[in-house]
Amino acid sequence: MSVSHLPAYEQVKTFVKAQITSGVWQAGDTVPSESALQQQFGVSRMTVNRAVKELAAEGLVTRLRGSGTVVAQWHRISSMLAVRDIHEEVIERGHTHSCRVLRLEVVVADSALVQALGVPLGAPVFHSRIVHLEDGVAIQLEDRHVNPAVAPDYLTVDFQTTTPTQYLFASAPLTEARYSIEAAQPSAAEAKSLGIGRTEPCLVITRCTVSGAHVASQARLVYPGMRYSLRGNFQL
Amino acid sequence: MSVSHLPAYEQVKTFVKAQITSGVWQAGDTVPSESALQQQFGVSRMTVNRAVKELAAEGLVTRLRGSGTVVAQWHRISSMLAVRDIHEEVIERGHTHSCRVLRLEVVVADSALVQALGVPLGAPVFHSRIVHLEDGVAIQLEDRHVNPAVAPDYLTVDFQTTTPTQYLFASAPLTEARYSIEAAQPSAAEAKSLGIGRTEPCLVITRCTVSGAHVASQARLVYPGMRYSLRGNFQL
DNA sequence: CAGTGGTCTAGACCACCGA
DNA sequence: CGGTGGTCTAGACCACTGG
Repeated sequence: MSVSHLPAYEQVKTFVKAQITSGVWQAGDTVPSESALQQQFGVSRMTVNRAVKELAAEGLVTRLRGSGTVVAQWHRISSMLAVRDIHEEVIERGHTHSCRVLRLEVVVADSALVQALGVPLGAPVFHSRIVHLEDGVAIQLEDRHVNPAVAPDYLTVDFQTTTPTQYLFASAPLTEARYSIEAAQPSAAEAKSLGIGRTEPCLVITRCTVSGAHVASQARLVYPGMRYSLRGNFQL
Repeated sequence: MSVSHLPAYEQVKTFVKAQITSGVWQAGDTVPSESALQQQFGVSRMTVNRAVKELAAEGLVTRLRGSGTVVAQWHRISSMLAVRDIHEEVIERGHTHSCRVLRLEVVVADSALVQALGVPLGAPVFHSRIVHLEDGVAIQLEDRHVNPAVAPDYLTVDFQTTTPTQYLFASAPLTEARYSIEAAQPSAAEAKSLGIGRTEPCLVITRCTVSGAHVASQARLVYPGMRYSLRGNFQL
């Protein structure tokens, strides 16, 4: 009922989104051309063009004139904060990335994890704690709890060569994310892992990623305040 | 030369932006209807529609079907961070806003201000320092330097009834903004003004706003980490 | 009611890419 | 070269708003 009353371009968008979020079309895959979608939906090309153009503006796909449309490698949050790989981020700045895996284990879900991940109390949950280094200097402590339902092989991954973000992207398409940014003091353990003082202020990003019906993981990302800042620029 | 080769919809967008950033059309003013712009530029309505639709997506104007298009009250940065009034923000949460003006004075530009505002060394610059309270609790320390060229009457404003953001919006249309978000310890004076401990981490937003050819002001906004966080949500 | 924006069509020309 | 996306037109119908 209600679906059929949606604008045609919204129906095209919904279809493409569904293919991406369900994993049928993976990052890097090519999206059908405008003329193909036009025939599939029986609408004019302008309508298809609008749909795909808006998806490109939202960052879900990338378009190249003369070449085609492909599923984007990563997805934006509000166009400023990106759920992206710290490895790529560091490489993009022309620096080298390395990491130390501090923990990789199974823990038992306490009430906080029940809330965050939607698993039963006492259920097994994967936990990883990794320090990411940029040119040998610690810039991020990644403390992550992963829902085994979406990434059953999480504990067997070699996180020296693959980051958790990379692995989770590949195993469970991102459909939703919630985040908060705040300033906080690191815990004693966090300060030690990052090699900073206990009172040094840190930028803390807490992020829950959702894949379909499951919460895929909850991450607490701690950045030393002296070594990291979010920057932006805006022009009318 | 190059201007005439721009797409028609870009030319319409540029025209509308210019009217807004130059202050000819103020916040709340109605923008000419699509049919009016269509005749003015000699293009089809779809082209005008695209131009104005994109401006609405960017947050510059607000559209109401059946009513018309009006210039938006405030402008977004990357759709997450908004250059908006803290007064409105607090009111929107259903709380009461008040403030204490700690300083309102003329200072002499040092080298940092020369860099930031683009004024000559030793030139007079307005300076205000205001603590904003939400339900009586300090949530933001606003330390601002203002270019006298864009707001000559800045020192005579009653900041108990008008916030600096409100006044600057009205006197100098925003055309550009640069910002950074980081975690830092407050200075001794900042901690005292906010009524927090010297070692409490704070979220610090530094923002430069540009109006036309001038940098209008530079603001350092300090939020106690325990009382403020930026939150967001993102769905595919 | 007349005017507004929201959507849609069936064409069209162009610049660009890869083979 | 054929296929791609980028842009544009001159109409059209609709839902909504205001007087």
